[in-house]
Amino acid sequence: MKKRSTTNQHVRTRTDHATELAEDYVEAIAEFTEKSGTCRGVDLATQFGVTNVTVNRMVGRLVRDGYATTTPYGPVELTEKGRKLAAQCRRRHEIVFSFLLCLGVDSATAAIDAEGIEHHVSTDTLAAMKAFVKNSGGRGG
Amino acid sequence: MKKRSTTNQHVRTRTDHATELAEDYVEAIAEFTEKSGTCRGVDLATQFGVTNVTVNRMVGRLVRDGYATTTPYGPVELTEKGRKLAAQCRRRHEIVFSFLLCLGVDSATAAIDAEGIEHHVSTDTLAAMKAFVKNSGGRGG
DNA sequence: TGATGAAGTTAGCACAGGTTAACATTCTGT
DNA sequence: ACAGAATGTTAACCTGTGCTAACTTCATCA
Repeated sequence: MKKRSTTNQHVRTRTDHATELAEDYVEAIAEFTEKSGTCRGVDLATQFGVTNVTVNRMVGRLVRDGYATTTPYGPVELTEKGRKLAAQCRRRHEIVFSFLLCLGVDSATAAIDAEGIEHHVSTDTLAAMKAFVKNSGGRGG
Repeated sequence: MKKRSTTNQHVRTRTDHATELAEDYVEAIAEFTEKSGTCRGVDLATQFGVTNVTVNRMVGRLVRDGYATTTPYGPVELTEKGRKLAAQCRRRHEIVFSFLLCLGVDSATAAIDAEGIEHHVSTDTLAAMKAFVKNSGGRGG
């Protein structure tokens, strides 16, 4: 096995971390908006177990990066870019979760691990997982 | 499927991040020590693509947390605790990497994804991956 | 032995993500 | 309408992880 050039990967891992939370927030905003019509800061604070201050700043980052819009004291809404990301994250999450179930991991563990793993799965690996789920007869999907 | 309490998981994800880098460093220190007899700060800086300043602080954290020892201007050495963690991380990394290969992911992608995924794999999932590799005839190990 | 370059350290900065405390706004119910 | 609760905002702080600049120590070799 060829020794991989680890440097770039670690840089990648680092920058990945920067987007993980954004993905989680975008996903959560999409869910709340679907479920309740709107998404409030307090919803996100509860969801992530952080204070509303943290949510406030995170939402600010999402707005800055073009994933969401908001108004003072108003709800948070996803932009087109945000909705796309949310949909993509959800698909990916579903695949990873189903895949773990197919692999024989129990549901509770699969849920936890999927949360951590999903952000680090490349398109290729995701495709391989998807194929595996399909060949397993679609269990867990 | 029971709806999981997402809050705790996000807290877990957060604290996970704090230990990921420590794991990577400990692994790297173990490798350099094996390969070269000692591990110097500059080795780690090169490995991770960061400055020696960053390495210095990270090593300080490892020392603080009982994973390593060092002396001013001297090499970094792992404690028993550090060696254990390194061994565990390496085993886990090998399993995840082999697993991805078995899944049909190409070697380069598997290497990248394994780096990201390995820190988020529970004991259960790791066991499932191991079993899968075994059943696949041990390809990629 | 002492100059030079490599390696390590320290100080000070930035950004992300978390906190509490204090204040502002909005909503709700009497 | 207004009091009080719920929610949102701002200021100020901590830690982790990066950085540059400036300095110290070490190791090597003429």
